[in-house]
Amino acid sequence: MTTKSARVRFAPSPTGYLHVGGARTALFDWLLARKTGGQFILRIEDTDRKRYVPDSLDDIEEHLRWLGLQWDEGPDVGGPYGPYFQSERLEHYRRAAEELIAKGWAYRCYCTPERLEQSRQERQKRGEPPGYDRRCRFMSDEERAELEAQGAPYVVRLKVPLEGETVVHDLIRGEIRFENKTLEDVVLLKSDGYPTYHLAVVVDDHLMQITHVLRGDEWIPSAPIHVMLYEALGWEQPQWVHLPLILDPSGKGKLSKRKKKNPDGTESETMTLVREFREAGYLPEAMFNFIALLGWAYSGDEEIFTPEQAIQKFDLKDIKKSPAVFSYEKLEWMNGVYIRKLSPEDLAERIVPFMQKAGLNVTAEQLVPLVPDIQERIKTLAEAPGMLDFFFRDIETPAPEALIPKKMDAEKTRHALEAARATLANVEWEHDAIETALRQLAKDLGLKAGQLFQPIRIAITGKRVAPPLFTTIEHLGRERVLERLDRAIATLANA
RNA sequence: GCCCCCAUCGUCUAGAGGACUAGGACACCACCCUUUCAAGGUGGAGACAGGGGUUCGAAUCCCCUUGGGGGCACCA
Repeated sequence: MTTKSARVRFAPSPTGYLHVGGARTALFDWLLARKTGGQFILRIEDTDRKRYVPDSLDDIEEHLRWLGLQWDEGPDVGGPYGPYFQSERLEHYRRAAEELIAKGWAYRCYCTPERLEQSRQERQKRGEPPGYDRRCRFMSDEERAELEAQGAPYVVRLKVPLEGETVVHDLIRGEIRFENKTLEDVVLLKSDGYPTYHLAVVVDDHLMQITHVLRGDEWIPSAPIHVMLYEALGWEQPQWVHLPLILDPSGKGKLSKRKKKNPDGTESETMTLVREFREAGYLPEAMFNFIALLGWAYSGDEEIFTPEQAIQKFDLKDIKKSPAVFSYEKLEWMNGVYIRKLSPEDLAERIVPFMQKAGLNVTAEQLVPLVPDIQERIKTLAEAPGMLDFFFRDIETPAPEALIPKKMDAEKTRHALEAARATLANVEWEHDAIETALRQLAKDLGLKAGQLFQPIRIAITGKRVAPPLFTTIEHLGRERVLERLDRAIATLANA
């Protein structure tokens, strides 16, 4: 199914930051190109001057690269089919529009936005479909000549046949049929001379020799328009591949930025931008793996894979038809899997920025010995500072209640900590020696391990939940351990 | 309203007419391990939306119903 080399493009518009839906499309494009030895092209669809967001292009490029999706042609890298910004290709669209008019496949429409809006409302009131009423399509020659002579502003609209049907051959859905009478005379060229998506995408995909158009399912309704344009212009169609939608975790509706109610009644925003996942401490390799599984699977039981393995296995026929719910829980699990795979050095380096953001000025070298203890405890990099902060800044002396374990009182706890302090003051400062000494101490005191260890843990880390005790003691160093124990003992004495 | 798409555990999926007592993963529950929390191990609960066909035989093919979703801009 995917043997010949494919030329595919990811064509975002610079109106917002890269979101997971776009990333998924780009990822599939990239996989197909790599799989077939073809090209992955980045094309910027900047034809809406009103919605332009200046730094969105940087964000899109940065995060495509973050995911490892380098393009072969496009901004920065150039290529033989440029320019890759649609705003620099207006001449192509204008020419295509002229050709369509000449062939009787399009016409100039002089209707003002106001009239369109008014007509829309009237039709709605009458219970008719809300589309354009085709006034200018059936305008008299005299009227048309007059408006033309006046130099009235116009748009170019497609002259959709009033009868018959148009068939879209979708690679994963088969034939999709549309009755032409249900289709609209869409705008092809806006009055400012810029093309709409419909015209631009067809012209550029043809000129850039795109072989496969991968895009979201939400484009299916306009696919017949594009098919018509290919036919009208006498061009060969690309393969149409409409990807299943990505649904919100609720399963209702497209994944999009919106407020979500938490079980506890608070509201939080759904994460949808790739940059947000990055900032939340997700690894690019985990994101790649997870996003690849959004609407694609090659096997029922292999779901952790490298980009190379994905390329090897990728086949358009394995793309699902049904929409996929975005599961944050599964992503989190998968991120944990990838975190556990990292070497301590690698993990340490990736954690550094998160430590700094938390106000902890540390180096990767300092982190390396500490990282193995939290590696299987964190699911995102952003959780690291909360587990390691006590190594790098002083802690508040815990409250007495926090220090006292179940079935013990302040007095007993204090005695235990004093004994521990005495033991730790003299023990050889090495993990196994510390463990042996403290275990023996618990036995001597007639305490269960937890009854001794938990107060020590809280005294030296300030946390109820912390990394394993003996390595923590070792890495914290004798001086700080004794000092923190002293403070805890003092607090208990005053309780 | 009109057009279009989709339908296996809560979620992602395996399944391409007989190998299905419907397999795996996340999440969930229990137990084990254990200094907390994790990680890991073992086990458990949990699905073919409904109805008609086709066929010796249907989760798999066809039709209808239902349900869910998407689209109807001088936005992409």
